[in-house]
Amino acid sequence: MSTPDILGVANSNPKLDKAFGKVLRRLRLAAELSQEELAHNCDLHRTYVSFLERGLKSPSLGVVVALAEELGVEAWEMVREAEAG
Amino acid sequence: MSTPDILGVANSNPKLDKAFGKVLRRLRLAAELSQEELAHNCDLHRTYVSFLERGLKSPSLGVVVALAEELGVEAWEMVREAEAG
DNA sequence: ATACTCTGAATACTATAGTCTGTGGCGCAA
DNA sequence: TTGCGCCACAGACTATAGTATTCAGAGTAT
Repeated sequence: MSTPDILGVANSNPKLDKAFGKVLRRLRLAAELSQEELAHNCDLHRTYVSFLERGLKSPSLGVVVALAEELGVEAWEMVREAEAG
Repeated sequence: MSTPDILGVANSNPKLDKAFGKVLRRLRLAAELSQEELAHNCDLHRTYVSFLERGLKSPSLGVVVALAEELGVEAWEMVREAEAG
């Protein structure tokens, strides 16, 4: 009894992260911003939005909201599109 | 040149986290689940959903999706409600 | 050629998300 | 009273989000 549950954090979701990355890149290009500009306007770092667009990191809720605001969309729209694939 | 940008991570958002916590608790109670049950079903830990409901931690995208799935709603709905306050 | 802008990518680092274990309080039912 | 389910909370831990720096390649220009 008591499922051993050997592992630590079991919550990566690469497919979701890649999908989010695609959405992010599309919206950023539509807004005609460079990664650097977007990052700076959101108090994020240049290389981090590169990571996000490539699906190598998973944004937390506050980051999604900050990005959405800067891109002129609602955060929940980005989430919905990422979920949709 | 080269904005010093003295700070480390500048992306906490306590209001958002508290709002998300309220949404989470409401949905969990509506689904008649205990924190323990919800956590287990999402591969999260007991104490962590307690943190989330109290707004003391900020979920990442994968966690939002996992919780939403278990609660029978869409992740983007949770985000929208959290943003709305 | 030379310089410039944007980005991918690697490494190392710091801050925080998320775990694990345990304590103690509250309500409720035997 | 005792026990049990549910939860707040704390402290120490591990995994990962997010920063900072650097190098290199493609595109565009001068």
